[in-house]
Amino acid sequence: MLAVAEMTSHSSFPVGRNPASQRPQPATMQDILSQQPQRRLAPHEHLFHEGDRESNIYRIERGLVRLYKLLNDGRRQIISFRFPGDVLGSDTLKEHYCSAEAVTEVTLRSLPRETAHRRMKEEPGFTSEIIELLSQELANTRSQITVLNRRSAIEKLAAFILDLWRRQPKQPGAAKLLTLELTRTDIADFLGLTIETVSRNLTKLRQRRIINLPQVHTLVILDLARLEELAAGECEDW
Amino acid sequence: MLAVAEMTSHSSFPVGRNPASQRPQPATMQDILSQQPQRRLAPHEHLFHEGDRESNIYRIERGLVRLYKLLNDGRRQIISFRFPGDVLGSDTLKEHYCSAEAVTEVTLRSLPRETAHRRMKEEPGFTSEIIELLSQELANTRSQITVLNRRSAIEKLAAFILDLWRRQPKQPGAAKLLTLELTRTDIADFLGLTIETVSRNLTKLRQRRIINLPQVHTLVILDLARLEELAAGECEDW
DNA sequence: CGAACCATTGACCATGATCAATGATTGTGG
DNA sequence: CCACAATCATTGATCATGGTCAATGGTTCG
Repeated sequence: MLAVAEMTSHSSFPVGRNPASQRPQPATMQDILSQQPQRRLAPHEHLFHEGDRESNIYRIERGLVRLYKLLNDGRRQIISFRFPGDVLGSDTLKEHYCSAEAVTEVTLRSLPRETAHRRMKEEPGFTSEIIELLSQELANTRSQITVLNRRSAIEKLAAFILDLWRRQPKQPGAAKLLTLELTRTDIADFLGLTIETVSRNLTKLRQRRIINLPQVHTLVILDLARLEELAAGECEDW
Repeated sequence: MLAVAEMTSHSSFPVGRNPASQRPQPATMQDILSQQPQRRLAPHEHLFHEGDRESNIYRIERGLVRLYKLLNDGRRQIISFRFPGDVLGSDTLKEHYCSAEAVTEVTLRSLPRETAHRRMKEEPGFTSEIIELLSQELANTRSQITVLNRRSAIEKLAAFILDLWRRQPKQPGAAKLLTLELTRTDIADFLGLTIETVSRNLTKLRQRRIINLPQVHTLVILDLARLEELAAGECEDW
């Protein structure tokens, strides 16, 4: 529900080599990305900063990236978290609207926008991939407005946890286990809350047996149905 | 600042006929839209509903349109208001993400998406127009998150008034006069406030001589500088 | 091991929601 | 055209949610 290019799920693009021999012409953007060399970023390294003009299209292979914007008053609004498979930088504004920073160690591939533009003129399919990405991202961002603007702190948190869980690369065994690579500050800056409120409401969710927090950065979903109710704003009381 | 395709200002597209004799090939989307017949909508008529699959690209010629989404609890989140010159429906999702409804009497031109798709294959310029629109809209929507998520009611209102004023078709004489075609409920549903809070904070702005409200739907900006400070969140006190 | 950072919890306060009453504006039928 | 109804807007009183300030406890890393 929260902003991300969901359509770029693992299954929707070939991670391996492009089978160029079979159909050499219609290479997709995902194909081309897969041919690019990998690059590594340490935690806190930036892919780009707000206002930068140089730009690439990136696809995250491993790790976690946050997109954020610094406000006048010094606070930070995190726009979205990006997971493996997610593409970023597909918009064509003159300058980057926000900054992108590695949260964990990150592996990614990138494609200079110039190259992308050249390919767009040759391959219409390439173009529609970008339009799809942008459309999806727009819908996700609008949806985020609804959550952030209308829901209580505990509902925001419920929605956030659900979203993380759905997007997280699943460990097959531990079905409802979630490894939070994020700090409470990250969560707060995304949801527009303070760390105290995040902490208090995590405690509430724990007291109500909806989640458990065996360690600070490990979260277990105990009652998925109730979490979904909360996230959808369908809980009248408490 | 609040979400709209600003780039589609009046000056950026030819309202008259396309000068086809001079350059018959590279017709822009705006050119093609200008060749479409006009259609009229009465207040409260819908362009489309959330979930609709049929879709066109619309350009508003006159009047005001609101994009909104109904929430589970019956409340309404207005995603954005669209003014003359604004284009909507340029995304390519299977279904409409939200509903579009005429607020005032509206005149618009539309282009079936099928036609648009055909043209996109012939004209790369057409495509980049759409990508530009989407990119801009995405940036605006993200910016909206920041305002809605982090600002006090009075700051939200200040930002909203400024945005309306900047986008409104200017009446040359009355420089700082603003005709609110909207109800307080519209404003509240956009900013994520109640109508009472909107009303109270309009009164505050009036008491501080920042605006005046000679009639309920007429607003005059008295102190633009202070309004901008408020909107930017640069006012420490009050 | 200690320092820096992160997280939790508590007490208090401010902002905005809710409930309620009154005024203003708009629209409709006599 | 007026009267009445319906809708919309303003204002007040009260309350709840979440922010701020502060203290304590846990983690992590050099």
